[in-house]
Amino acid sequence: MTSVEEPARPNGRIRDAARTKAEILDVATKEFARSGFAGARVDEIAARTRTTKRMIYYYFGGKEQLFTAVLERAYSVIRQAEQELDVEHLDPVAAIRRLAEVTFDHHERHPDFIRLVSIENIHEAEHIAASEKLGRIGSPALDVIRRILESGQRSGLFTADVDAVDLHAMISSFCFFRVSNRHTFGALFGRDLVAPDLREHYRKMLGDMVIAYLTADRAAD
Amino acid sequence: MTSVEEPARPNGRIRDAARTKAEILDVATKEFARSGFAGARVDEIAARTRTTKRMIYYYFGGKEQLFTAVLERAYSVIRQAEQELDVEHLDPVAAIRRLAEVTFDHHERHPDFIRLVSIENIHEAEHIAASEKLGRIGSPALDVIRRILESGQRSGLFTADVDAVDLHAMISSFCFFRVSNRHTFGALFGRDLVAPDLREHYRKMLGDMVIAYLTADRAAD
DNA sequence: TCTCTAATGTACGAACTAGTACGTTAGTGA
DNA sequence: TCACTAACGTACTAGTTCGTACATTAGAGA
Repeated sequence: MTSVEEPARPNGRIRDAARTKAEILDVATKEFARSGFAGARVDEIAARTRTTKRMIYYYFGGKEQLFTAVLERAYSVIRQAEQELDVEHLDPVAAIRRLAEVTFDHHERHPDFIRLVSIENIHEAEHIAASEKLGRIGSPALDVIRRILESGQRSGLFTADVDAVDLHAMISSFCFFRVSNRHTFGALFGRDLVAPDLREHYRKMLGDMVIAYLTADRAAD
Repeated sequence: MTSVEEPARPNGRIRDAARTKAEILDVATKEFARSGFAGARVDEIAARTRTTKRMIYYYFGGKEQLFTAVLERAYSVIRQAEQELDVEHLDPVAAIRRLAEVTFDHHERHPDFIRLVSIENIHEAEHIAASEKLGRIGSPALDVIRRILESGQRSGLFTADVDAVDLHAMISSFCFFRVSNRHTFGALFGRDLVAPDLREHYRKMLGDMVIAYLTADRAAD
């Protein structure tokens, strides 16, 4: 998330459209993630900014479009991370494990993103649906998974009946749930899924699970 | 969810505290699930009821407590279902698979519950924390898992290093994500995880995954 | 140096929203 | 049948909250 932190010139206002816009997005991201769409207050977002509410409407048009812009930027970050994925030189098993770890790490490092996605799901993805940008950008991770999967299946290492989207769902669900449901799970079962000393445990567990699934002999059950 | 649907006596108001309360809870469940906590409108809830807003405050005290009551009832439903779980006569592999299926089915049948839990997580489980009822009722499912796991590990069928809470998290994460993130996942990857014709596929996939994980030879990777 | 516009600030309003003061009545128990 | 209370309805308010009309200015280009 491109943060904004230039020391403003001593006094008198400075004009910098890009900075103002980015600062609004930064603050809005935190506010929406904290309070949900309806719970977030436009006035509050403005107050935490060096500019005024007027600018939110000037640049984004309204609360709804602001949220869409926040989502767009949040998704662009994860796509960037996926694009930097470099696992194709590894053997299939190591590659999948690495991919799972990178996904795991990204979810852990971006709890605000998780919350935004949860919120967007409450709203049935209407902002994604309305967004030009978000509509037409398939996940780079998916292509990577597809290639690893093919390679693993060709060599007979992986069972044949697995599809890239499904595997992505499997990996994401664990990573996502661990962060998104941390609070209710913790309150009900007394275990903090995001506790630092359990991090390695769950990271390994995810990898073990995915590899076990991919290499299992389905006849065995 | 105990629905209310008695044909009101022709005209003249009827007094029935239990019915009124239950009706408010029914409507509030839908409203909160649809719009989130902040997005839900007390007036709207009242309007969809045969009674008035006054009664919401009379019986529940306020919006916050109403949401807590909604959550309490929603959780009681899943606990009931878990209590009816009868798998201990099966062998460990079949028992775990059955447990996974029951969890899968319950999530699918109660999307409103999933949404409420998502919403409660946005609010960092503050209502659960504040609730007497919800605090002290460990999941019956957890005990069942514990017993199956022990049995499976004793017989050498399952790998030893698995814990009941972790397994519950693994199963829940897949079931939960499939419903909770249905919309964003569908919008971004073009696959409806809850499409009826994929139901059996994902139900089997979950079972395969869990069993593969439990029976895998960890040295293999 | 002058002009013109993108960028910015202030002040306000209309609509909404949680919550309540006050009054009414059904129906139960004496 | 009478009194009393739990259950209910109406009308209102105080405070928010999104959005905008109007005024101003920094600074790029002529």
